[in-house]
Amino acid sequence: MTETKPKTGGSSTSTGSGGSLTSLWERPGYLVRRLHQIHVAIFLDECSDYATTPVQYAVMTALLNNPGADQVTLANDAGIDRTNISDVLARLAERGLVKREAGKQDRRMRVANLTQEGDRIARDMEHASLSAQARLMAPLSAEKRDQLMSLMGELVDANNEFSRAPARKRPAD
Amino acid sequence: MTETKPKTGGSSTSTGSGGSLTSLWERPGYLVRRLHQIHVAIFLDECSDYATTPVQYAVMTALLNNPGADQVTLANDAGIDRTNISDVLARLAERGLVKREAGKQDRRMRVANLTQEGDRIARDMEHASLSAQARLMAPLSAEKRDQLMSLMGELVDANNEFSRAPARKRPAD
DNA sequence: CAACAAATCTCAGTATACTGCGGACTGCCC
DNA sequence: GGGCAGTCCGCAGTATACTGAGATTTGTTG
Repeated sequence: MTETKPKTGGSSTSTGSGGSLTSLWERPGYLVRRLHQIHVAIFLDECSDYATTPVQYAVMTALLNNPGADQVTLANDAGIDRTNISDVLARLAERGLVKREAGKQDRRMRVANLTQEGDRIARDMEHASLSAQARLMAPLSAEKRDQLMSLMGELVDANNEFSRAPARKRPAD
Repeated sequence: MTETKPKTGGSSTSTGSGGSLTSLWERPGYLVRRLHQIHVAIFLDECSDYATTPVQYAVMTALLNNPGADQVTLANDAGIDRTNISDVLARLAERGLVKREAGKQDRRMRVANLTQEGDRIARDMEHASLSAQARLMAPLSAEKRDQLMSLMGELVDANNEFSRAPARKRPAD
């Protein structure tokens, strides 16, 4: 089992001038995509009691830290697209975890707040979220975990503006 | 500009026992999600001439290395969900980059091949793909890039089975 | 041959993520 | 006070990613 399938055994020379190009495992984008898939899978598993996705949890914790925020602010805080935040909040509202109302000063805005249940669930989920993090990083030593977090943080920080959801910059601590 | 918004300034104490929990920037899952967003944005930008997504490109290179593969094999090679590979191939086929036909021995299968144009585009895209990789990793020194690739590879390898698309293991070389 | 299990693929439904467009509202300038 | 640019939000459409159910084909077994 797990036999590593010798794909470069004899079938490779394929179509044209040597089929291979770079292996997927040497492409950062591939590793990032796979890591994201794995993270989501582990998170959903650990948080299955709450039927809540990583993005929904991110929005709920953003609301814990910034209640009554409008959607643009929430999108920046959580690193989520401006259109998508609207969908996410709608789903959370449908489940009774979030309340949305028109802004009092500026009626273009719709400000959001956690309901009592949303607040409770957001706090309850913390340990499940920590378990998911621990499971994701478990294969690495403590030292390597720190290295990885630092490298990813550096990269996200520096490339922030390339995505449509440029997330508020890392707090300066 | 980019004023780092002191969100923990005075508005925090929010609802219950201190609003903050862990900062998003300390959560590996958040960084992985953001890194994925950024990677996709950069890739789409660099490859805008080809109107081709990272996943579509991954499938095309998998087909370069393994022409005539069935969908399960392709899904494993490219680390893509079994349902999703079907959609991706359909879109590629619609654009005339891929041909699908029923398997000759086993008619449950649908084997895929790049068309001549698909082959050409897949090869043409290599340098754009390399530019995207370079841009994504540019903020890091060469040494840090190697570290990051190694750490991500280790993590994906070890956690492979947690996602629904467990990707063929890293080739042993 | 008929029944059954397994493999491959498809379809319906949901969630994230983005583009592009338009509507509603605000604040500013003339 | 009337336009006008800019902001906030929503809708339509597309792509990835997954769950769960079902259809088709294959191979095995009674």
